[in-house]
Amino acid sequence: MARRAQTNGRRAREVVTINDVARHVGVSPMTVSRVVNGEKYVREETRKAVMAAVRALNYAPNQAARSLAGAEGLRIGLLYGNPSAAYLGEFLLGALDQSGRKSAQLVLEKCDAADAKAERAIVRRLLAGGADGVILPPPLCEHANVHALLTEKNVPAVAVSPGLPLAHCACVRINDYKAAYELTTHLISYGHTRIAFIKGHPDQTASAERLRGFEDAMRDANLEIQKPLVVQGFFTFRSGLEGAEKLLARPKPPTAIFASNDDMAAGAISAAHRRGLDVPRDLSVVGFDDTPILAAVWPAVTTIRQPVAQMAEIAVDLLFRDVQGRKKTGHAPPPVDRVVEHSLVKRDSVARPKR
Amino acid sequence: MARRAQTNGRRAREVVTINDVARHVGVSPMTVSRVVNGEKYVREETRKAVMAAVRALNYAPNQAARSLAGAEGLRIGLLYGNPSAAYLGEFLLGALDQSGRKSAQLVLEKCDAADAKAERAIVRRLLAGGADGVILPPPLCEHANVHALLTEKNVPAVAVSPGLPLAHCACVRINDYKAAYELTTHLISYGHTRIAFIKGHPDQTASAERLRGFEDAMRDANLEIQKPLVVQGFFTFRSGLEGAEKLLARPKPPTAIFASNDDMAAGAISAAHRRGLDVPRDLSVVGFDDTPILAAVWPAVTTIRQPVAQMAEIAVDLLFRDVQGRKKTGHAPPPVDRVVEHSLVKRDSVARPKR
DNA sequence: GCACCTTATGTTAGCGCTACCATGCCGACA
DNA sequence: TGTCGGCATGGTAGCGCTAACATAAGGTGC
Repeated sequence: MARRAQTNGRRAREVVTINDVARHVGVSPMTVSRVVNGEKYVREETRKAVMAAVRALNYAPNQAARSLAGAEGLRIGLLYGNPSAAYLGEFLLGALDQSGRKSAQLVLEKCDAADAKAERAIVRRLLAGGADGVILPPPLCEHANVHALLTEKNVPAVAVSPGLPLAHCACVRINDYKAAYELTTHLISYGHTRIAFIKGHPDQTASAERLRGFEDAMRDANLEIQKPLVVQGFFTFRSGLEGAEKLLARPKPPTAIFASNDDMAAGAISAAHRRGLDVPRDLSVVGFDDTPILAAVWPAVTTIRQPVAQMAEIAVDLLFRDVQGRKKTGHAPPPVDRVVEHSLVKRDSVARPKR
Repeated sequence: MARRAQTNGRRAREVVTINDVARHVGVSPMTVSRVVNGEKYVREETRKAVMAAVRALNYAPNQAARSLAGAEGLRIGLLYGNPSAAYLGEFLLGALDQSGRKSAQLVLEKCDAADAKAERAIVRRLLAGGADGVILPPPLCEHANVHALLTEKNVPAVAVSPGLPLAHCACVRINDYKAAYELTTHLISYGHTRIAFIKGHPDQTASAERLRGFEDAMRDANLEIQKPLVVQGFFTFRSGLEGAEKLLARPKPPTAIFASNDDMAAGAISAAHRRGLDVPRDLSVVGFDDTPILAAVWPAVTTIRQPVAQMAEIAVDLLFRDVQGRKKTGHAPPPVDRVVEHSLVKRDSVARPKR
């Protein structure tokens, strides 16, 4: 941001301002502003002249001044709970990048409050901090408390990665159902018929969607889902490990395990190894999300990739649109449901069952 | 930022400004500004009163106004290579937080270029983007290329987590030597005598420091280091796995493995499990860094914790100081070497050797 | 011709903050 | 007693930009 003058005055005459351009063309700064911002009511001729000057002088609008003067310049609150640090890292990267481009400010706030009261206090603090909108990565994206307070305060929000679209709030997500369906089909195509499923955290709708995708894929392949082969998990390594242990201790253990996220897949593999089973020879395992946690697992795990960074960028965009919409129309625009493409990442944790 | 008024005027009186605080305390805005910016020439009493009001009103300085007015408003470049996403996540959190407090802008740039030329191009791009200083987390913190270009362009930089202080560049780090020494001593205190060591990436000085700490601790305990029990690794899961396999295949395998980072520790545990060994009953394993990757490993791994977020905050601070120093004195201040405290995190991967 | 739009531009007044200078106070030193 | 230098504070101006309100020049309709 503009190097300081070393002699006197406030700033070195180093940065071209809107006034320089105006003088150069012989119009008022206001006209230049209008041209730069693509407003109407400017003669084509004038527009061209200004544009030319802009290029000639290499003028670039000062973002700080712009946002101070009341345009643009959102302050975006990012309320994060305790997703894996890995997820958060990728998410932040995307969000930060896009905020930079849109010259928005990112304000972080951690929210791992247990009770509703503390949760509301944190949200309030974020808003007091001047956030114009809030982005909610999982698992906060579905906390009713948070949403209620946000709606009450009339603050736009974007939920990231809920299992299903929300009625009152924009969201970016992948199609968890479809992804789970594809992943299951992938297992089936390898000849697996006795496939177990470790469910995700019951509070997140994504869990249910993934289960639904699994069930439908099994049904469509005319495979029976054995009740005891569907166990509860909580998206943690430990719950995956315990769930898999339960599954593998059965008289007729599954030949493949579908874990609802990568952490649990890692747990399942660990459980298999503890029983002396080889993955994928004796047991196939798939995960979900493609988090970097998989770097600590051998063999490399087949999973569903969520484009987290891209989703963060989209979240920022959606928030922008929402805020601008409100500014123009005076009321909240209808919630957008943006579904992005996932992809199936085939790695080494799936093989044909031994029979 | 700042909600727009729906009635008239430019802006709603909704965001607390420096004037609100001033009025609340009964001083001039100037005094508030001084307090907020930690300048001198403010009575302690006044300072406290202002601080209290700031907290009470939940005042946060408007970054745009600040940088417009010509103050501060650094643009900090964060050049990241490919550390683990988990590390980056924690790091970003700290850096972002502190940048917010100091109202600096964080500009990210990825740099995983293989060759020197591409690397230089990326650095150049970052500088063209207007970065006033650069933060270099590992592994870039020690890339000679990057440093050379930065020095040449006279851009201040802060290296994070190099093994040793750099002659020409400020840095934040832990004492890798001491930490490794302590960790080794910890293993020895459990009765281990045949301890193996998996080295880190040869390009990073931290690797050598950790090895040195290990060696000295062994020597001070009058334990012999067997040459074949020290193997090369590259800070990756796979290299840890392969290294451990080599170690465990020996006629007289070690009772404990010191892996130079967590990824390799995870690999070592995986290798042990594949051989049917129980950790920690048959083999103790320790890691280094306390990255979230350990969440995907069972049992919980004893390791050295680096306060990554805190180190990021310090890095931002150091960069500030450097830039301000240059502004005042006109030349670069002597490089600071800031060593922060690590801690030994005892978990479940260490036990007494079976004998 | 006069009201009345539409288009194209200029003027004014800040946004919130801080650099810079001015002020008044104190004690110290001659 | 006067004056000087350090302290603690206030006043003023202005960073670069853009809402909001003028203003002015050309239509159009009756």
